[in-house]
Amino acid sequence: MNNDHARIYAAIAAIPRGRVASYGAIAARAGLPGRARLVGRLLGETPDGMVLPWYRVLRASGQIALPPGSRGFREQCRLLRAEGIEVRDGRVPLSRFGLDGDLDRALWGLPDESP
DNA sequence: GCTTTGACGTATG
DNA sequence: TCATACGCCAAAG
Repeated sequence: MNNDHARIYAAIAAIPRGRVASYGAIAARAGLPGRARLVGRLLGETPDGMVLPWYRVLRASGQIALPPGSRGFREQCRLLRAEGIEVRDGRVPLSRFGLDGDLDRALWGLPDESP
């Protein structure tokens, strides 16, 4: 477990309940812009015992990244809906549940990264 | 070492 | 909305 991984896990864990974030947003929040794939790969490697709201991570389009119909796909739909997030055709309307822009900063609390 | 393979993203048409 | 192209880079073989 290196530092990048730790920051990514932290970013995922920071997604508020009832909201979702994209892989790219997670990577950026972890200080790794442009490395969305790393986030995806990490989730794929995440052990079963790991407690993380992995299901709150979606593609930038709002689509669930897992293969439709797969076990994980159904599980993700179930967990998302359990939080009141609307899932239709394997997709979530980011316009209402996504973290972006001001809401992003408000919820994740990063005014301007003042060093 | 080199190549392939992704739970991805942005740009373009 | 769909397709294609390109960028990204850690593992697996």
